[in-house]
Amino acid sequence: MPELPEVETIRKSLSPLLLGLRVEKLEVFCPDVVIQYGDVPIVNSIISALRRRGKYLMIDLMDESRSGHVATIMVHFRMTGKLLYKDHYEEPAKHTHLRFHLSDMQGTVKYLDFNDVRRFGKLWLLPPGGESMDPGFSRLGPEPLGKDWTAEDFLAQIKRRPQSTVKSLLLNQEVVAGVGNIYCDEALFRAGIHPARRNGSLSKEEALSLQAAVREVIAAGIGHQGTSFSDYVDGLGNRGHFQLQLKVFQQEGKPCSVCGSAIEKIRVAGRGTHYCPQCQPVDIDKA
DNA sequence: GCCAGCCTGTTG
DNA sequence: CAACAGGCTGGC
Repeated sequence: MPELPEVETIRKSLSPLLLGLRVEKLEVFCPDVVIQYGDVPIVNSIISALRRRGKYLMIDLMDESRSGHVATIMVHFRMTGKLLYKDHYEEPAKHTHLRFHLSDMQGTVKYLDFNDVRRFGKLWLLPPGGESMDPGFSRLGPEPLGKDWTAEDFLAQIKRRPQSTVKSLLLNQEVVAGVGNIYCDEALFRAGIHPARRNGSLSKEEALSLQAAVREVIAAGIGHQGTSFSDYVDGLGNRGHFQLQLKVFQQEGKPCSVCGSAIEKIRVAGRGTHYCPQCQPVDIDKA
């Protein structure tokens, strides 16, 4: 489920609650969602930072003297993963695969549950710097809102894949990290580019407009605390609001906000793809 | 490159 | 009942 804006919202929602808490115990109900490299000191460590990279969330742990980084808990939510914070005891909900028992300075116990209906999500227990042990992480491209996602870089990535579609370009985490199906369709609409266009058919102006559109929709998604059209919630169970701003995603049959044409849904790169046939025409000469 | 497969739940 | 779902991997 969560794309970059949703993971960033989860990070922001959990940070103030988790920082400084000590890990007392780790309860694993479903071992196959956990990947551990070596003997990682999770228990008795203190949460020191929450970071995000692409669609991955990292929880850093320091030792009890609070002097050094000793481990990282890394999470990928895939389609239906959730991290949920509880400030009092509750029976683990259905599909809770793992629970961290945490405590504050007063010794009050808190819980952090990893829940995932479809069990596509993963949680790693890593030594410091161990994120790149996951091949998906190690291949991540630039952050869409970072300064190293330059025009030159994006144009070069486009040039490398002239025959592939722009839909698969934006969904490729090696090209730019964190874009998923929602923000991909929304960015293509904003740039006025048909999702099935070949990368090689894009003019330089179209490519730069698409890059700007990706930055816009990702920033807007973060600004609205993510998109909850079905079951996405942040670390406290709060829904996002960007579903109210969607122009094409999940809008099949509804009138385009720009031209009034009915939004269409097709399949591109194996994914449900929403677009406006008027605002995002197929370029017959170049497609 | 593509797309089946991984899972369970929901929807038409 | 079949089709589909916000993601990614691995096998052609």
